[in-house]
Amino acid sequence: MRISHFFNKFILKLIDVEYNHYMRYEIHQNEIRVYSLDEFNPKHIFECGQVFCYKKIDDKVYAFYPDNKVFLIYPKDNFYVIRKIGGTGNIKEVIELFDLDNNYDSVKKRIEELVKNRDFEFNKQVLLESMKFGYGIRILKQNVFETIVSFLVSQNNNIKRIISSLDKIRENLGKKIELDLSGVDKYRSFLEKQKFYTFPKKEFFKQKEEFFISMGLGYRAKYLVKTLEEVQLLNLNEIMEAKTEDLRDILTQLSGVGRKVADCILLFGFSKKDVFPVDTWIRQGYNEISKEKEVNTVKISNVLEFKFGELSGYVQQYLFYFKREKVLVNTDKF
DNA sequence: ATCCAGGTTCGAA
DNA sequence: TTCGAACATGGA
Repeated sequence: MRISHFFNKFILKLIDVEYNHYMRYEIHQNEIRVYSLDEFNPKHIFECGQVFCYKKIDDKVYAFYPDNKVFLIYPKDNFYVIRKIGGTGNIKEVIELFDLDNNYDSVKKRIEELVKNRDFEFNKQVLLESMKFGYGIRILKQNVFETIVSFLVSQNNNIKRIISSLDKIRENLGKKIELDLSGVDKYRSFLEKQKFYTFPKKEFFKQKEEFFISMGLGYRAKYLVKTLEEVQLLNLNEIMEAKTEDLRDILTQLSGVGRKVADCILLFGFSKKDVFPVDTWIRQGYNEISKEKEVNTVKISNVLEFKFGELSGYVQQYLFYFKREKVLVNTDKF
């Protein structure tokens, strides 16, 4: 295994394929191959609740259509392939999108250290178990505008309906993405039945409240129209590197964007890992563990951010996914 | 039917 | 500052 790997590496050098020793991925023409299977799990990445633009083909195969691109993620031999099958752009964008140069093994070790240390009154068992459960999660770095709209829609809503509303908006305002299915014959029959559309940008700003109501947004339609006006005054590219606190102040000024939605935008759009979004699931879990009855989610978020600091975002994802999946299969952990 | 979903806003206490 | 009703909608 090891020998063949080194041999493989040597061959790749000869044919000029870039090789990354650290996370063990290779950059090919139209795809990236990920060899670290413990640190990359499609099911956990897409179903942990961070993203609303994917279609499951089976447990190991997903179509992913963020922004204006389409990827197919599937297993092959002893690696996963992230293959671009639609849209433009350099394949290297996948590295940032999937956070491939980040070392999640070390992240988990740092979380373990934090938990082991001194008077850490958070439930260690739950935390360790949830990290094991969600192995291979990676926090995607999604388009900021898309995350603003998506998580605005997500408020007081369920995931199924969130996805359906966002898909409807894509179908109505986005452009159809032509697919190149060469090399993915195994999944051709499924993909040929699907239609993928870009996540619209400027088309959003021409719409009125009635349109978004017809997309199923309900009372959120009013928020979205107002937020779109406010977003036009921001230069999203300019503020990418701003500090978390400053960005949070800007985002919470948008109408319909409170602490929780802002934190999701920060975590999944701006890739700020020092935020701990607190939704109903996390609130319930927090109260179960701490035996409190705290209803103020901002307070809970502040407490958890103070505990976990730069690791907050990761911890939140592991716990959210664990809690939600456990409830869905009807066990009572967390 | 009533409750709830990756909440926020706004007015009243 | 804190509390709680209202806000659309569809699924359980």
